[in-house]
Amino acid sequence: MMDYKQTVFLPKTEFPMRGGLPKKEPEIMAHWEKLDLYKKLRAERKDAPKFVLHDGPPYANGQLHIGHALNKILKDVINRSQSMLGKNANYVPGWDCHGLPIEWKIEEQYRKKGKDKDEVPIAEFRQECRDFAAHWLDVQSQEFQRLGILGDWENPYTTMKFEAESIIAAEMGKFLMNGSLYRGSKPVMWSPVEKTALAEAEVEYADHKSVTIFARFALKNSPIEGLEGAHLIIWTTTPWTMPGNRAMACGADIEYSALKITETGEDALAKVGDIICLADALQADVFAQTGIVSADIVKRFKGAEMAGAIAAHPMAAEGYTYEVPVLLADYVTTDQGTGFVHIAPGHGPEDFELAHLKHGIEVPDTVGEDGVIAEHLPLFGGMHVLRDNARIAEIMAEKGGLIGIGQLTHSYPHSWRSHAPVIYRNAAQWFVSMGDKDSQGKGLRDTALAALNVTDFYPASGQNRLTAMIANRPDWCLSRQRAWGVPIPVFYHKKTGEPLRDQAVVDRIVAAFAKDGCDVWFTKPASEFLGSEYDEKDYVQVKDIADVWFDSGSTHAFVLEARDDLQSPADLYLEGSDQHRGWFHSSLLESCGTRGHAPYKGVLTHGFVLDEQGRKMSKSLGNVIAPQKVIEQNGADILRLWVVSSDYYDDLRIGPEIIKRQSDHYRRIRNTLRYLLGAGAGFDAAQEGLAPQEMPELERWVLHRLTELDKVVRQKTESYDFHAIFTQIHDFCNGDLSAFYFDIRKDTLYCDSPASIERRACRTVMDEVLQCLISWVAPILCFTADEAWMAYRGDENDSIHLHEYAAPAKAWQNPELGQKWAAIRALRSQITTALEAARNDGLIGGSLSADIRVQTSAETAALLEGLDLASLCITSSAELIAGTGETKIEVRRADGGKCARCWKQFSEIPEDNDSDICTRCQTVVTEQGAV
RNA sequence: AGGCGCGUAGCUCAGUUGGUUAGAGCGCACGACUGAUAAUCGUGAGGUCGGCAGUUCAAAUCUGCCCGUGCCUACCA
Repeated sequence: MMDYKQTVFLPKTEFPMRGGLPKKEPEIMAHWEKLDLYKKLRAERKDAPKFVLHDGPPYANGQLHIGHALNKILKDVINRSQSMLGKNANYVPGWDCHGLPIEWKIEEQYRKKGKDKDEVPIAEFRQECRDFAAHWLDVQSQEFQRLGILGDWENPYTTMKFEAESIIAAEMGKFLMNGSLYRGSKPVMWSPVEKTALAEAEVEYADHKSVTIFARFALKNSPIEGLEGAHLIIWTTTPWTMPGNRAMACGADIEYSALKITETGEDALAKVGDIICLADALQADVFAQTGIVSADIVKRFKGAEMAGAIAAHPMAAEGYTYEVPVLLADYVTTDQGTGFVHIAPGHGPEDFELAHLKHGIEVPDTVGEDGVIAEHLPLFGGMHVLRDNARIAEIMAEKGGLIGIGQLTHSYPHSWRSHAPVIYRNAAQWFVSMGDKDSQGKGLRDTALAALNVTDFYPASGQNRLTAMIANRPDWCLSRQRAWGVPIPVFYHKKTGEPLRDQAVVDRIVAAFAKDGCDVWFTKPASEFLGSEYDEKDYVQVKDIADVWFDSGSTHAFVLEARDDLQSPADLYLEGSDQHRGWFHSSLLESCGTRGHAPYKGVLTHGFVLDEQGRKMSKSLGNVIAPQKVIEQNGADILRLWVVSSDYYDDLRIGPEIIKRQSDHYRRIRNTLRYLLGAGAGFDAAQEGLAPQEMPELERWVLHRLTELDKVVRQKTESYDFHAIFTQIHDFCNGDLSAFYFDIRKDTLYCDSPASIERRACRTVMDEVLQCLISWVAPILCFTADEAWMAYRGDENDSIHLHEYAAPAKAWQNPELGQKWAAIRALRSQITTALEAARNDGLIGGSLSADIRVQTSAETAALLEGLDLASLCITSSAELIAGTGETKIEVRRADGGKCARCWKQFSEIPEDNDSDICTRCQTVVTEQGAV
């Protein structure tokens, strides 16, 4: 008996079914390196229109997490897909290198070695920070590249390159020269332990036990009659702020009473006969805490009536002699306290705003950098704000200033590094004005808001979010009292306090930074920058460094504008949605303040990565998914697939099951590629290819589908909607190809003569499909696509990433055919259901053992004219009867025996015969044998 | 506590201006094939569309409240 398997044209390919990605991907990376893919692509697209996705710099201080992976993969998919559109999508990755976290790491190392940071020369300290950043930058670069991210890894940007530092300084110079950089002061979060101001992001909240006091302020001048001798009572958890008290606040609509104490407990500080004023809602509470047993109401009043009253500081007799006005504030509540809020303008943003900004009350300096109360202050001078609150309370009680002392455990800000409590402290700071008071009419805020109006947001809601933030934010405080960063390159006059605005000085500073880095600010004498026109004795050199958000906010200046291979504004900034407050925000302000427009045309935000249950990832929950591990076990392409199969505008989830699902999707696409590669083995378009008009209708339908998908892919690429692209490609592979077209054409492909029109048409179409498919998935499955491309073309000097999306001919479009075949498939689906029923009845096994008789409406029957229903349904035979009414399908066992080559049944072949073959196969076998 | 989002089958997602029994793919179950074979094909079971209350002839879709959840702020005397 002849083995006809040898005569069947089965798919043949080297492209393995299993990806083995963890091993394969590094090989493909090596191929790219050998090709010098990045540079080659740049050279080839030199004259193409640019597409600039500007990289928001990650912070160089640790290994990558899944959020980094999401971010960079999305950027890469966008860049590669724009490149597939023919653009020059040059991607320059960058890193944010300055800032507290790195600084702190170095300090930590010092502490371990028992060294004191303050004893290390600043230049040396900064060098260590620089080395630390360089190390992590390198680690992250390797990890990013392993994700398949294509970019200028040899020459990335960093905020700590000398050129960057000098341009950052130059940018600050612009704010200096245009008058919007000013010296002010404000209460800032201050860590007495680290002797530095902290950014709000550098603060975390934890429980803290505070000494609380109820302090009494003698009413000196009251708008309300009959309150002679009364005291207003405040409650505070920070007794150390009492020397800084300059006012108190009450709520306009809150009900208060003056109460004459009639009875007190044994240890009460209050005395019988005292008259105290409190909010009614808090009376019981205060009595309980201060040991007051009972009191008579002397007077009732509303907060509004008390406004304008003048009280005396509880320690007035000891030297705190200033007046304490009573102000109205809408933030006063009766949740706790007394209904009167003590206001220390130097020790709280709300206090500052109310007392200083709104009422012009001077802000005293009462606390030093180390948290020690100024020596010259009576009673409390030299005491520490964190350690001596109990003493402060005792002294005040002794002097008759209190009616109660207590304790409270509450949530309190702590330094995120030292975990020590922090305080608000007034400090001199440099600000960029949001321009509300700008004489030129249009301030920075207005410019920025206008710029947002002409920016595209993906998703659209980002516009609202950023707009609201810009509209409400206060002036930008640029100062950081730190060491690792770009110094604010400013001198101000010792006597007038006026900053020196001289472009020549700025230029000298910028030039010096460019040459030797901004360390020179700390190592060279001021005279070098001031030049001969100014005497350094007259000026103070600012030693603050700039907020790191200013560094990254200036990347458009030192990257986009500085590099010839990029341009500004960028087409797109893309980051996590937290960057509304961060990079999108600071970049916008920096650019609007210096150039009058945004540095981006579009802003795309993605969500955060959560676990499978939608919880945030945390070490304690044990639900952290490390990208390194996914790559190691599944491959980077799986991670890339995960990104595009998620709705990345919203939060994304990842976990074992989700990764499993992605692997399933991957296998489907990979197998489709493999089948196409195998089916098309040895295909030569010039010899074998056919023109569409010579093809069967089914082939022309597939070509039509390619034009439809092509349209979707291009449109969705423009709108960065890869989820839609992936879904459609997957469904195409799954539904149109594997379950339909491939299945039907197996017979043609395996058994028909290579010279037959049918087989040639099929192979021609499959070749087109393959080219489309590889190019469509290339931005997403960047490794697998190239692996397939290699298997297809076999050219070691090529890569799919050097090509554009395949371009199906416009002429292939045929919507009528699309509709017609949709109807045919609906009928086919009815038939497969009927076949399944017959199979379950044991009537048939494979569909080739069936013969079907389909009675259907004349309309439906007309659709099948000229088509072979049996081959469409993969049965051995079929009869179509044009009738009326509902479709009826009859399934019978096909007559005759099975052709030993094509496995179809024929009545001419005797049953139980396993060697005969059908006429078609006979012809083909003979023909092949003759060759 | 405030601002901006999200909540549709086990998983990832579609559901256009409110309009017939809410869709797809994966997974799952069952079956077929053994010439895509750690593949491939078929059939099927899964959803009170987060909850409640409204508007409407009609709501996954509009409104309000609530619950859960994410980011960003504020967590204060």
